[in-house]
Amino acid sequence: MSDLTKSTATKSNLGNKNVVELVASYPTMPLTVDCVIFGFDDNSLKVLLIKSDLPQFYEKWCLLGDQVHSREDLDAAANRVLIERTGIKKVYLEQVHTFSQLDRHPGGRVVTTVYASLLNSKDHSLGISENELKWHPVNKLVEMAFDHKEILDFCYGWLQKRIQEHPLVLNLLPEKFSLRQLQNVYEAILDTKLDRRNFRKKFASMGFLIDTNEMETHVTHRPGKLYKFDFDQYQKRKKNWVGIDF
Amino acid sequence: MSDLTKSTATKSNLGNKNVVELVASYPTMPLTVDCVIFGFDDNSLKVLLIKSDLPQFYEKWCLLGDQVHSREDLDAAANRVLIERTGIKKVYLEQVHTFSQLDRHPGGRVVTTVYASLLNSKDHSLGISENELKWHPVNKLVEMAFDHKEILDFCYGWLQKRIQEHPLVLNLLPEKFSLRQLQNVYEAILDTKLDRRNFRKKFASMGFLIDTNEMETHVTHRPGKLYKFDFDQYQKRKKNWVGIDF
DNA sequence: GCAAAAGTGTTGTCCTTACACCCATGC
DNA sequence: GCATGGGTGTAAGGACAACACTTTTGC
Repeated sequence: MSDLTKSTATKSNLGNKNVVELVASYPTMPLTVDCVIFGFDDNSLKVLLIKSDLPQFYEKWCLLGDQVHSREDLDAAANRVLIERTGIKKVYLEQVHTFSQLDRHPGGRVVTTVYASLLNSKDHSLGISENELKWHPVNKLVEMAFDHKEILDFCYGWLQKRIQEHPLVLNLLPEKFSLRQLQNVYEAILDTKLDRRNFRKKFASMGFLIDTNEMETHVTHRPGKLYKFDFDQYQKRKKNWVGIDF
Repeated sequence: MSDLTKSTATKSNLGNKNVVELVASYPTMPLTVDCVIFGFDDNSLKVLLIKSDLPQFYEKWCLLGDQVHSREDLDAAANRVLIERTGIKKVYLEQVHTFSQLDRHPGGRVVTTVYASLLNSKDHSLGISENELKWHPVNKLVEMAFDHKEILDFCYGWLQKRIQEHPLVLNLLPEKFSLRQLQNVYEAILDTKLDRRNFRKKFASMGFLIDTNEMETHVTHRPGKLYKFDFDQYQKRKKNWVGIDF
């Protein structure tokens, strides 16, 4: 109860203090962002990593991250990291979670906010190749620097759920894509097989696919039709989700 | 491109520096947690707020929040806030999002991580009543201190989605509850009417309701059966969500 | 006996699943 | 011509939506 009393007293007396002083009295700590960049290539889900700078994590891989500057919000920091580290601009980034365990960084307390993104690894050649920036198969990583394995697992779970309610996956594909490609992405991310006919029916019935009247070329089998995704229609008609189900 | 070069240089030369120095070189900033405590009373959804301390927000309501201490992770901070401000212990708290706009606090830059919780307002009498701690109808708030209205709206959206895939709602009810109470909660949160027979069928078929063989008492109509929720069964059988739908 | 909510079942529609054959291309 | 994946339809089962009457209690 003494804690409570103390806290109450502190709070009540602050009313007249300058609000800048109040904020200045708060403890501060370093904040970073980490980006979990998912890509798709060779029919499997990849994640973009670099080798850690730190001797503590020699030869270990880690996420793309950096400090958050003092006049920069988290979204801006995440975008900056992506540009600085990969040369990739203007991709969809989504905040996933903030990790704050006290001992997660060997250099002291660092809180990190994690963003995830999906992008077509073929569209974006990696402009910058410091620290061996590389795509890694998501399922084969066993150890990483910091708590980045835990973060990656968290984001992978997030991604599996997210792609089922949002057409995120289209960021992994070129503008024009075949239904086979689309299905491959879902199968890779969800780590499951889907029935081809039902998958096609599902997407056809959603009405978000625009037939480009073009076909695949140079494939060693019957070429498939190429489609575009109708983002405008999607924006207009996206689902109002009501359905209790757990 | 000069930015990139600079950044690359900075990074590369840090390999041998002490990692503690590295972290010490990061800019630091104050971090807070804010708790969006949802409650249910009088058949409507409430949120727990206090009057702001700050003259800038005189007579405005705000969320329960506090600084994050330097040796405390975010979950601990959120729980502490709840105990200090309300006396309520050991409730389910879930991290929702981190807000970081530069100008969200008039006293300077403050980043805040927001947690949400649901609890039965009748179970927890508010032990501490500083700053007019009060339950407010969620839908009637127009203005709040800081960016707290925006945060509340975000959390309300989060909640509407979350209760459809997770039996969170049971935190709002006493251990034994009637199906009418359960339905009222869903209707209040989703802001919609549900068919009574279908609702009951749905829950009956999920198999998570335990009939207590008790009935409501002192009601002015035919008394309903009281049920408990079978959390063990739920843990064992909860859904592996696969179903693309957007 | 009246008000208020509990309790209960059926039908039609839609969505999901499972499943097999012919077709177009590269080699 | 053969290997590879493209393209297609149907039937059965399950989930969901719509809908009305009788029952039990307090007053």
